[in-house]
Amino acid sequence: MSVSATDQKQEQIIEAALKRFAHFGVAKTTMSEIADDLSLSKASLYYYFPDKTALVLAVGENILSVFLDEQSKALANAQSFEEGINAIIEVRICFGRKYFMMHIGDGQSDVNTADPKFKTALDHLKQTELDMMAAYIRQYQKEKVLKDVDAKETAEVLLDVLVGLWIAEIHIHQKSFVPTNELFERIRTKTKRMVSIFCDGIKRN
Amino acid sequence: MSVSATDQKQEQIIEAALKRFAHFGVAKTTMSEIADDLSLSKASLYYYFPDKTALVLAVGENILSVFLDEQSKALANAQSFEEGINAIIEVRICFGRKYFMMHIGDGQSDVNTADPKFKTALDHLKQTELDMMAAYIRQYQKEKVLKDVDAKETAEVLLDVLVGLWIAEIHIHQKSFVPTNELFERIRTKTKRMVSIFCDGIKRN
DNA sequence: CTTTTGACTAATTAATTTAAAAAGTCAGAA
DNA sequence: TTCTGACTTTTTAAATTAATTAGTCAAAAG
Repeated sequence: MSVSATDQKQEQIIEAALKRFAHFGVAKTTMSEIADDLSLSKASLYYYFPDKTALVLAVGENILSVFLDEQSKALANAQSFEEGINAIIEVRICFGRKYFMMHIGDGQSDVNTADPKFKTALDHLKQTELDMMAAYIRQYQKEKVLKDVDAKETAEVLLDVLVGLWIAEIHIHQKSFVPTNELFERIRTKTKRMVSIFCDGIKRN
Repeated sequence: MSVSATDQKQEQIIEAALKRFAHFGVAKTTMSEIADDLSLSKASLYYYFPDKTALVLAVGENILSVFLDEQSKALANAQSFEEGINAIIEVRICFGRKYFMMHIGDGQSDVNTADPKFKTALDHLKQTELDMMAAYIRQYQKEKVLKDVDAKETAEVLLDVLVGLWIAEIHIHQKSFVPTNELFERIRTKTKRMVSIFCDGIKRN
């Protein structure tokens, strides 16, 4: 089936919105600005998306889909268990750099991030990551590289710790709104150290 | 040297302030309330403490000192490496429950938490915890229980992860201002799972 | 019939002012 | 030396107003 003109236009809008969101954040981006970027009237935007929340959601789902894809590829191309985990970390840091601003302004945002649709999208992300990681662990268990620990539970712990180091670093060392290079470097260093020990913990002797 | 009357009074004030701070948080506690609790005038409080920040700092240092002490004891009484780590986790959760509210209201607090004195106190806490943990690791390295990994670096990673799991859980699952029981249970579960793998990672085969 | 728009209203957010509360001071009493 | 009531100053909260932005719609354009 061919892509309809409407779908194409929607994609253009998402692309334009993404640029603004990534740079200024959702709250600091108005629908008029996005429309202007496309030499369109604001009313036209509302022809393609019922409201701002829907647009933000579409942009978010777009990002998450690529995010999952790249993580999946990172694991698939790895030559060893630990290499795969480290590759995933690089993907995550790369996305963190690119889309950090999107998350900023949660507190006084104009778009309702408490909307169940956002929760659903994030739940789906988390679940998919979990399945992906659990499958990856099982793969290396079959090859007798890893101990026969519970794959799902282990994947859960690993992802929890990955998120934990990330959020803690932001929470503690983040003063300004724009993230510094050192922030991401610290996250990378701490995460890799942790992963090294973690992998030793589940590898067969 | 004996304890002066002034020191004694200061201790009473700290004790009364602690009760309010732990329950309502620093921002929601007024100097007048603390004074009233002690059947004292507000002006008298200011005789013993130059300003609210000084009082908060004194209370904080009090808590941190006990916190460090209990963690130290937990390690000292442990019968095995992992038991010590798990005991420390219990101490941390216990303190988290007790003093969670103190930290609430960072954003619109009336007391200047950016004051370098607070930073110093927290830096000292972190450094002492680090030294304590590194020494604990070295102890079990001598007994050939643990691998000869870099003790300081390993201690750093472990503490980072402990903090990370804690902050992430609060950041993600905390809606209301008063923390729920389940919050702490989740932190405990996740942390213990992680610790189990982590210990396996640094234990000798 | 699909897409676009300018001109509109409704809802949010930001800025300004005003009122209340809490921090902090001080002369003098106990 | 320790304590207090009455005071001033500073901060925070509430209320008001102004400005911006989200969202609508009838009608035009293709």
